Amino acid sequence: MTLSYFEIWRGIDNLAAQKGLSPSALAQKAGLDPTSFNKSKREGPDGRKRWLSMETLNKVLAATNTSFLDFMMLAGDKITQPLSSTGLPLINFSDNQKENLFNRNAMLDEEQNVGKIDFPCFFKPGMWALEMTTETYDPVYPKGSLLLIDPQTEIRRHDRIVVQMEKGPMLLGEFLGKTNEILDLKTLTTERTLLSLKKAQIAFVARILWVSQ
Amino acid sequence: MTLSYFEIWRGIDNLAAQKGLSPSALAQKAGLDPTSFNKSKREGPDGRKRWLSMETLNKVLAATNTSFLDFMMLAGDKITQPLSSTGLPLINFSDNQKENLFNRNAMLDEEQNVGKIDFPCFFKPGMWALEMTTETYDPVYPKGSLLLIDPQTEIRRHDRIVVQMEKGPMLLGEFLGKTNEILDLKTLTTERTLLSLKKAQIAFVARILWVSQ
DNA sequence: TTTTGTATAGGATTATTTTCCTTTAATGTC
DNA sequence: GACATTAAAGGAAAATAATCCTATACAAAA
Repeated sequence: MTLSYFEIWRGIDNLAAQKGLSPSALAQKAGLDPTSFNKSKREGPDGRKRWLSMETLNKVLAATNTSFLDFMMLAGDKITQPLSSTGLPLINFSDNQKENLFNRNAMLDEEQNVGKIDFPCFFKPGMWALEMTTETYDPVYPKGSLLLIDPQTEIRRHDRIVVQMEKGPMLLGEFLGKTNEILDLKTLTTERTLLSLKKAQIAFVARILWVSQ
Repeated sequence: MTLSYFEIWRGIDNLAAQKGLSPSALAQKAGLDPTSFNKSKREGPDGRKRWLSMETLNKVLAATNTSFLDFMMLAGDKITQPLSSTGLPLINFSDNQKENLFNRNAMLDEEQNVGKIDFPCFFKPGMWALEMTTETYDPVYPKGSLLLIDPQTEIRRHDRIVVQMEKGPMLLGEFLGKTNEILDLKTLTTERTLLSLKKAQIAFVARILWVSQ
């Protein structure tokens, strides 16, 4: 992902909005002239686009305690972006040739022509982490592991979800389905208990995306 | 992390080196004047530092198929950086008050004063992904899930690891310990089989860091 | 050693961005 | 509605970045 002209200005506008400022006030906060970010100054009379210098952007980010990465998130129209153009090598567990792909140190030989996936990275609004502090969900979610929870991802059958009851426990399990009033869940405890939960008693449901080991 | 003057120029130099180019050749590749990135032009005669415009940097990154994030990695003096100054909210599973922290949509209320962790993001040399294509390791590593493997992380007791045999299968399990000749592993199949593997028959061992759900 | 091409220093010029300034528009308070 | 303040449009001037050009240095090939 590069930062295009449009994205830069979107980032500026979104950053100002996030801080509850106008573009004019944001510029001032950064020690710049208040007219710096006027929409009227983003293109010249000849249509030539005005970019920003890295120095100017640096001043803005420093004044608002915003990292470059935060800025990129604000600038992008998609939150989840690949981290690297080169991606992450992907190995198939059932590939009978896979032992030939590695050297002695479990490092993939660079010349190997394997598939790639985008680096998984987690820049989603509202995302939070859940630290397991019980052995109830060993070995699937061992004590001490971190679960990354996304409240906004759509939930489909067989997805793993966290369910917070209005009164009572938080449950972790596999989503089996739902009706108007009931949510069916197979817990990920050792017992794999099947539960039918009344939606009226559920505070929220969210998708589990990743688990640390 | 903001991008300081020094980091920008370090990023340019490191990017050129990565692509096997001189700064001069990199500028040319980006359609800029070959003298653009001369060290002699990074400061004026009065000592005034010369920054780059976002437009120029954009041209360089586009010409070398480099993402902004890649550039930031090259610009920084550390490979692993926190990804956001604000971090990821961390919730404790056993916290009896946790249901009060969320709104109806499983989103954390912003005013809540909860702990934070660095965004877990994975930009480590040598890292690769393993896609599960068998049900042998359900429900811990369900079919279709991705395992993120780091060949360089130190392995301690109870860490989850992938073991590739010289001849034979890849095994996934919990590291129990080792002697000079033997590695003890508790597999993460349903049976939780205990294995004592001869090191001489092991091609490699690597740490499992994260699992998708 | 000579030749050729690239890399780099450095000055002058041009183009672009930022600042300064003025005016108009929008918003909030009394 | 009147007034004050901020926001935004827009022009001119100043500052900065990029380009053009020349010369020197360096590296590789013949």
